[in-house]
Amino acid sequence: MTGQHFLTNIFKAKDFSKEESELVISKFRQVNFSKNDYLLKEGDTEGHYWFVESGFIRSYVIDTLGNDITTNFYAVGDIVIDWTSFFLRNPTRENIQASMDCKCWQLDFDTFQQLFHGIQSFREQGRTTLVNSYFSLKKHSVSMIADQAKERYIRLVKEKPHIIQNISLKHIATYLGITDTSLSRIRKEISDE
Amino acid sequence: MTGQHFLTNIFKAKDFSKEESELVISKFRQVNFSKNDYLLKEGDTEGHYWFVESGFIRSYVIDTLGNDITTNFYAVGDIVIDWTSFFLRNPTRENIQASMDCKCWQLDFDTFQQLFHGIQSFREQGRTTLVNSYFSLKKHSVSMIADQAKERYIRLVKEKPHIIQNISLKHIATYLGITDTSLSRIRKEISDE
DNA sequence: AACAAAACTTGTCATAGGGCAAGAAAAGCT
DNA sequence: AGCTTTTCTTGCCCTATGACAAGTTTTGTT
Repeated sequence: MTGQHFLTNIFKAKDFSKEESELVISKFRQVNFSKNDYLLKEGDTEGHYWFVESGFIRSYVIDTLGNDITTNFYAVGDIVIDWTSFFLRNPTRENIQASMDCKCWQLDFDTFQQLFHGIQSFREQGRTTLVNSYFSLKKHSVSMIADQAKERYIRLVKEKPHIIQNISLKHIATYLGITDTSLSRIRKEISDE
Repeated sequence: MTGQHFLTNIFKAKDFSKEESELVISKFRQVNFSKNDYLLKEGDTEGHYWFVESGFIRSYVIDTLGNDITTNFYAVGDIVIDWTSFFLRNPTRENIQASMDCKCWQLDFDTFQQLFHGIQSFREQGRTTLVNSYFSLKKHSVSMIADQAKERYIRLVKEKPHIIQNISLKHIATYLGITDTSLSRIRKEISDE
């Protein structure tokens, strides 16, 4: 199984002709990251994005008090991108870091632009992917207001169990908007039930 | 000053040729909403979006406990759109309601698609607009975790003072992730300072 | 194995914000 | 103007979560 095979799962025959799919895939370059490597650091302007073939990745921001707040997790098949920095050509506020060794497929901005303007199915998919990210973020954001921390944790465990395996309690906690101490107590409560 | 003049502020000479701009603008239809009219209701699939020429609009979702939670505000010059419902052709969870009488310019999905695939500057702008929405949402979401309610309120007042004029305390409170009672107390604290 | 470092748990106490209810003030209606 | 409804404020008490610190367990390193 070559790397090319992996990307055919992303640019599927359902949406892309064989020629389109091959053209798109030929533009990607394989990049490997070791545990704790940064794909992107605060202050950089993002010039690439990646699809994750294997591994696990976390993004975070540093808030005004210097706290590390997890903003997202990326697993196999996910696109890893700072939408804002990539498209607006801005320095980012995010840090994106490999939580374990990762194999990724990288595309740069200029090539993205060519494909985006040249291939209708590519831009339809790009738009859909962005809208899906928007949707996840909104769900998370509303959940932050509407739900108790315990519910948020239970849902996370149910919906993304691989996170619990790969990420430290502290980083999961900030994603849920609570401290590691509270999350530890929530876990205990659940196991006591 | 005709309505067309308003949209020339959106599709500017900077990014659009005269022909492109005129073509795009010609596809919009003026629609007026009265106070409390719904532009979109939970369960609908969004077939349009709008630009606000005058008025003020609020969007909200109903959470699992039946609480109304404000998700966004839209003012003059803003685009009013449920990105997810519009692009994924899904029934929405959002309600979008005029907070006062509004004059808007409407574009439907099929026309949008034609322009998006036909005009490069239109799709660049569309993408940028979506990315900007994503950025705002992310900022709001991180602020929810990192900042105290009082700070969030103070920043809202500073950055979007027109909201305070147009929206009831209760609806501002849910946007900030607190109850109307708490917001009332925060206001008092601030005025006591 | 032995040590160091990181991750996690637990205790004590503090606090931001919630729930509920009663008034006060403002806005809408006839 | 007078009445009704909605919005906003305030009081009382409560709960979820935070802050800090001391342990404990796990993981990583030599």
